[in-house]
Amino acid sequence: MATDSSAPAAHVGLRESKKQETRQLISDHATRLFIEQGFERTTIAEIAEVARVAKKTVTNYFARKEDLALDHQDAFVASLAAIVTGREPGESALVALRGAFVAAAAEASPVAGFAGPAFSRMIADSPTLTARLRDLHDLREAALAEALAKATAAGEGDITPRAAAALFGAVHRTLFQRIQELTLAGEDNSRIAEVVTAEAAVAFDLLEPSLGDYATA
Amino acid sequence: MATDSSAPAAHVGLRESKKQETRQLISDHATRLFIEQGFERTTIAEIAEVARVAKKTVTNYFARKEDLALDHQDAFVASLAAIVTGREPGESALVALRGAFVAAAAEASPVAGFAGPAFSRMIADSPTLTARLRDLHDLREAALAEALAKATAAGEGDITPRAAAALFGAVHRTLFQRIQELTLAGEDNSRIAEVVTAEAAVAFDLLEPSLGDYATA
DNA sequence: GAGCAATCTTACACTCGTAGCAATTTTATG
DNA sequence: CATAAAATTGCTACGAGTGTAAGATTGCTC
Repeated sequence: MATDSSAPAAHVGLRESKKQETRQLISDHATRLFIEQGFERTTIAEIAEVARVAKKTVTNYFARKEDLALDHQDAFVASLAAIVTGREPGESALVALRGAFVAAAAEASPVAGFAGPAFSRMIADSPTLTARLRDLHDLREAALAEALAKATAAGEGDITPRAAAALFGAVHRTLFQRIQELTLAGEDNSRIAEVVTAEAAVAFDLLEPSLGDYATA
Repeated sequence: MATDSSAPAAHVGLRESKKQETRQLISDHATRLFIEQGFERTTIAEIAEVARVAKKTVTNYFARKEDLALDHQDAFVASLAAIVTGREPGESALVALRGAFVAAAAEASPVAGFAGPAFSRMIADSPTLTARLRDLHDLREAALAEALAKATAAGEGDITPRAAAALFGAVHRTLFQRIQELTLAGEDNSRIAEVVTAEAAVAFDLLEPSLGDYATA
């Protein structure tokens, strides 16, 4: 999602803009088919057909089939690390992460796990997508560990940042999964936000005595 | 791993024993080839060839290729839950899990992550196996959550057991990965045990103020 | 604006994992 | 020994993913 803002009004280029269009075209058709008939039951050949491009073009743009369904992967992976890096002076990592989650829940952010019933159903029904989501949670945790190591100036051999990242990551992942569950249960977003905000309070309170002061800016 | 003990000294059966042999034969050849040439570069057809069975027989015994490499999956998944379920009266979940990890490290248990350099290299070099290992960590956490829910008689809607399981699971997973890293770095098992025992102390101490009394039997 | 170079798209062929099915062989039992 | 049950096998097929080379499109330069 992070577009290059270093070239303000520069040459967009016909080739480049066509590439974007083609990519979007494929992605749109893919998402539609995935939601209509499920991820596993939709083939890449079928996507290529409705998008009227070669099958190879699809796999050129999207290395893995999962990439056709899951968007904004980079933003998701970087989210927790960014929250810690951008926290207010005097604010601890826990307070920043807690506040960010509550805010994300309030605005039903996809990064927190809000995806709508159809999309959530698609993910839940597909082992492949579920596994990929785990991957992303793991990458997110690794990025957070690095951010915490930098923020606390921890030594190379210190596992504290990794352990802390694992704990924070575990809480965020659990809450993410809860949002998915509640979405599949048919709750609407405001109700979900209400529930998970309360659950977030429980989970973060649990960590408070352990990590309340960790990585205070 | 749980064999049927309802037939004590009964007919082992030629058919049954041959099945075990065939399964072991395939598994042995597979493991050897995986370590020699890597997981991804070894095909199922090749394994079938050296084991002198049909390719279909291999896939009959092992539903996924990963199952040919990763053994004792059930034991791994059940390990943390079993520790909590079998803890001493008066012992908290944290104390039990902490003690079990230290003991596992001392005896270089595969369940904790000790696998030898060649095997660890095989896993690290294969995205497929790494992903599968994540799967198993996740299943293990889910089993632990259930054990904790039962142990604390938590209500259906209470996320505390899940959050706690996520935290304990995060610590065990982090230490597991550390053991893998140290193995790949060429350290011997006693040295690894020394290092991770110290790191376990840090990690579990971190959780102590939060979960020190949680799920005390 | 013509031509050349870079790059995107496409068709084709191929490997590999995985699944279904029917035939054949092997084991168990009456 | 005959018959049922189960394991093994060969065959076929599908889908994801990759390599390659030809064809089409865009960008750039003279």
